[in-house]
Amino acid sequence: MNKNREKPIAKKERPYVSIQSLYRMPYYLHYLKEAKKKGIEVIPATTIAADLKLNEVQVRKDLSAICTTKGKPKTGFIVDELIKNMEDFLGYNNAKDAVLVGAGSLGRALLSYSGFESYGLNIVVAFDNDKEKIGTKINGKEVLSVAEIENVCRRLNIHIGIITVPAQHAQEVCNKLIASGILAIWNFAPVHLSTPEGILVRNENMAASLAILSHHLQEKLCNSKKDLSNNRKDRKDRKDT
Amino acid sequence: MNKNREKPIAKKERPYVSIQSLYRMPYYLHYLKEAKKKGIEVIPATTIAADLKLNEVQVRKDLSAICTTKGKPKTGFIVDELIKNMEDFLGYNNAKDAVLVGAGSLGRALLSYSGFESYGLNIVVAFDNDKEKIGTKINGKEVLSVAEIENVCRRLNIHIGIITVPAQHAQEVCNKLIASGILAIWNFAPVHLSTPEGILVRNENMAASLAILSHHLQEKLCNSKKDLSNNRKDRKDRKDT
DNA sequence: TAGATTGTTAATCGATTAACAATC
DNA sequence: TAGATTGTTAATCGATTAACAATC
Repeated sequence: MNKNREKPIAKKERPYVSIQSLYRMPYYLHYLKEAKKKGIEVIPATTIAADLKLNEVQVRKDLSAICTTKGKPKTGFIVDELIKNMEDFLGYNNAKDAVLVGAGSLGRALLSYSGFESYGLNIVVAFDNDKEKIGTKINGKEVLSVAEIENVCRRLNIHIGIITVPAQHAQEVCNKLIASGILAIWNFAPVHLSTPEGILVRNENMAASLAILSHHLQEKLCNSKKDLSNNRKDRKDRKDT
Repeated sequence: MNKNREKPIAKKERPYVSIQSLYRMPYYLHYLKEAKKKGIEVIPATTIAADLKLNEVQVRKDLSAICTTKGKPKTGFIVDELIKNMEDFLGYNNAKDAVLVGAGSLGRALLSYSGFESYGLNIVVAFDNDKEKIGTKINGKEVLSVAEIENVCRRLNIHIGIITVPAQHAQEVCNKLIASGILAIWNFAPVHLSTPEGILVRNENMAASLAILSHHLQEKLCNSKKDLSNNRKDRKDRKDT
């Protein structure tokens, strides 16, 4: 590899990966694991693209962003390598501890959900300010007073916070979490959170998703009614990712 | 309004609203309802933008897309009007019935979650193929055999399906739902679903959201380690929506 | 009136997709 | 070798943002 002489130390800079690309990663990962199960050892990006209904250039770009070894023309990528690289990239290999604030209906639901572990997320403890709830356990996880947030987060060195409180308390809780050393927030409250730079907020807004479904349905039903009485004009519908 | 003479019948065509814009609607709606509670009757788009940390042109565009009456320069929009228009647009006013398939951990969680009603979603019944579960009730909702899907959906005229089965069964369930007249699918399984045109699939991929959080945290913690030993180069972090 | 706010047209930005040379 | 597949550069597309005239 004489060509590389000019920049000998320049270790491959990790390229910027957009949120959209990041969002696609778990789909690749799942797909690859399935492929592995079937005994497939090498796979071309073109096949992945076809199966996942994605553009093939996009897949190649996504893969090349996280893959330490290059794909081989004519054959493709090594499945095991890809899985390993992707898990490293996503940080699934070092399990992440998290706290959850708001042990209401949705909070309980998430605490009871057993699916997070396989992605390396471990909800350690929950907080609430309802005296009835404090001291109880949900799915084996203690519910503590919100007054304990900073204390616990600092002591256990936790950096992920999940917010499932009602909208009107979300910002306040958010501030408290940030003051406790939380760096990434998974916000289920249907409000915008103001945060200082460097804190990532991922909004999981059920209301917003529902709005998208609901709106589509409304259009759909309304149009079909029109179609019945009127002439039908074909309209391409767009699916989102 | 003589200017309008040229196209007299052309009723205001409902403009195309992007998924992103649609996603912002519930944030506006919540904000507006809060404003109303405080007794605010008229509000300028600029204020909304500032509070929600959005670009003001974006807000004006979003509002003008759904609002039947124009905003008034110098004063703004009528809060009540906006709320009404938005609820109509999102279809919150005519409650939507839905079925849920997969009464596992996540499915139970959603069935028990009481927050959907306020957005007009009503999960009527659940399906599973586990004999242990069939016949039981979760939060007052019956669990039926998956064999009943078509039967029930047709009879109750239901058009929204929620998929909370394990990834490997998601496509199969999806096909079944579509065959039963479902038009909009809320997919919680971490896989891509292939659907015919005209069916909307909204993916709520917890794994993918988690990946985004997880990756950010990894970068963050890794960088801060570097910063300690190394010189610190400021890096602007980007928040997602 | 002056100035805040509106709606719209044009510029910018970022992500996706197309085109294509390089490689096994 | 021929052809499938790769990685990359350029073109396209859509959404966001800036600029600005119109309005109350």
